[in-house]
Amino acid sequence: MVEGKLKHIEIRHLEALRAVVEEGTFTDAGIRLGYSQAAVSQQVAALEAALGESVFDRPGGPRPVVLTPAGRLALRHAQVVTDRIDQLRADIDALKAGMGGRLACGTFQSVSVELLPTIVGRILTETPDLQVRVDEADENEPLIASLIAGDLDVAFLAGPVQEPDIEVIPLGADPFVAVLANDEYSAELTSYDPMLLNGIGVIGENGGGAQLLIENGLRALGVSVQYVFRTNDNGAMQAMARNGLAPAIMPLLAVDAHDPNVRVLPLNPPIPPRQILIALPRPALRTAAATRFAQIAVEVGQSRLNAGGAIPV
Amino acid sequence: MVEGKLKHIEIRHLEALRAVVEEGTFTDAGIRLGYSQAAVSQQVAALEAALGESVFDRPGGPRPVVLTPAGRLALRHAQVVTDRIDQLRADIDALKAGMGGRLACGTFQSVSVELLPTIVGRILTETPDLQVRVDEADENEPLIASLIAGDLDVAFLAGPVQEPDIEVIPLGADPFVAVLANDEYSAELTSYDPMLLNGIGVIGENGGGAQLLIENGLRALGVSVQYVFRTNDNGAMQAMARNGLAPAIMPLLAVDAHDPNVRVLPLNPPIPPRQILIALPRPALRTAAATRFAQIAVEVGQSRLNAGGAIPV
DNA sequence: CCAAAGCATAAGTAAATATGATTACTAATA
DNA sequence: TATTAGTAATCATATTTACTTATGCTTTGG
Repeated sequence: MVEGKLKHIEIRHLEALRAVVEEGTFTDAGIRLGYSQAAVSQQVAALEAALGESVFDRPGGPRPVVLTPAGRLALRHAQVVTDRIDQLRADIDALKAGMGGRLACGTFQSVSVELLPTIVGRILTETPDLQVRVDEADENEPLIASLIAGDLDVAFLAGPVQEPDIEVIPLGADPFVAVLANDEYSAELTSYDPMLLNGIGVIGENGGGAQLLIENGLRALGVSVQYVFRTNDNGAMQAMARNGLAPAIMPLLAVDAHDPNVRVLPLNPPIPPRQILIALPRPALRTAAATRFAQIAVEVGQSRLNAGGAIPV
Repeated sequence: MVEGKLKHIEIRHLEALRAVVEEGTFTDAGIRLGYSQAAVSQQVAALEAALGESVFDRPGGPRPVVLTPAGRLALRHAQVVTDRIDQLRADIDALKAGMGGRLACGTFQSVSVELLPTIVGRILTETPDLQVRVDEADENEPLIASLIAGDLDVAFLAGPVQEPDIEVIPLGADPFVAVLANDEYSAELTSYDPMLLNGIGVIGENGGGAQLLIENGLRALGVSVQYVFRTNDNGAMQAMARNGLAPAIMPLLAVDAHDPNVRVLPLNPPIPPRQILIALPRPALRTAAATRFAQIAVEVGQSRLNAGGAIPV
């Protein structure tokens, strides 16, 4: 910690030092800074008191003041400090204008596959200087905590969420679908009855955020859930289904739709879908970029998600 | 120039920012800094007013305060600035202790050959961290001006010098000698009578600092000075003498005594020698290293120069 | 020896600051 | 629901700080 009188140094004092050096006299420095000569004299005296050393030798009379060795040291640091303060203001101005800066985004895997690249691509087109960082998590809780702590600027959540310290905006519903190997059997189907899972088992998540929703939804339909394989890696789940081990019940957004070897079927009767939310921190913590990100997310969500199934929070 | 309210930012304000971030609450930050909670609150408020942006989100109640985006920016710069101030104090302390730092030394050529390496070697042994810089000049005036302006910390001068704004210490006399080719003729001599120069001419300086002293000294003895060759390069003068072009009249310190092909002879009768001086700037501008340099210079001068001829200034 | 240039200092006033007490707000708890 | 504890903001006041003007001191140059 900076100690003693050094704490009372102000940017003005360092600027006075610079001004006197550059102008050559206290009087001219005062004119440049908008102070009286006496004020500059007192400011430099305050700086000297803080440092415990004179920064100028004042030969007296019309002879010019000269930096002491200590003054040369102080000048070097003063230039760095005043430059930093200038840069700080420039950064703040850029922040106010909404340009550049950081955007730390929290997600979970099924969002990362489909929605996120679209949204990030659009916001980077609008604001190329933005530094986008994406953090992935399996659960809502760490994302919410990071939003509150200011470590994230925006986050996707799986609803419903009840948390007063953040603002939560529903994007729409992400329905659960059945993923089957693309064979003669599945080719006949246009939807999948979850009751068929009884006896053959299912591929599912292992404690991930959607697991409970799926299990509860299936049980409500009378399905006795028997896991044949469990993983939290969406790619692995899909690979297992592709090889005919068993159907996988997954959120639609988590499915790689470009895989020709699987057949993706809606559930009929359906189970309650997962709600996709976008969350922002308290207004004071919001960046312009994060707000814009949320706007874009809502737009993209309306075109890609079943907004009809949204549950207001 | 830093403008507006930013000028009124103090180191304390930036430290308050850091302390609140690190301690988590205004109250604890106040305890750490030795202020009341209210003081920290006002200091942070002052910083926010200067920046025009809040740096903390205060959710209210027992919930922790959180840095805003603007606060994160400010924190980054605040760390740099407070670190710089710490470093400044460390530099000032080192200066007070006399360690390290800069030593800018002004010289002229004949000193550089012999005296300077000895002195620099000794002071670097004592203070290895010292950054020694040597500036050479032909005349006293620019050296004196640089001392007054603080551009030099110490300088050799050729006396006498009358200048109230610097302190001048005599080191001793540097006698003028005759440099002849080492041949059968010169081998017979143990001294050189300047009258012998009449008719054969002389090798001398071309407007250098010693030229006038030599000319006046020779003329006072009744020698009519006829230059055969003139240069300000001591090596070139000695080379010409070595080849027998004519004798060179040089300051003893400027002669390379290791040259076996020349013979260096005292003048008899002698001419008034040049006084070697060491000069320091006004006390406020003096570094510990410069003062020590002058001490060493006096010691070395006593062993290498004819101190008896010194003229007090 | 006087005028000019330059910085320091003193006095007065205005502004900023610290403190302690109080208020307001929130979360947790009874 | 009321209470308690923890937190920051606010208020009033005394103190400190900072700026301005005026004055004095020192040195240079005519």
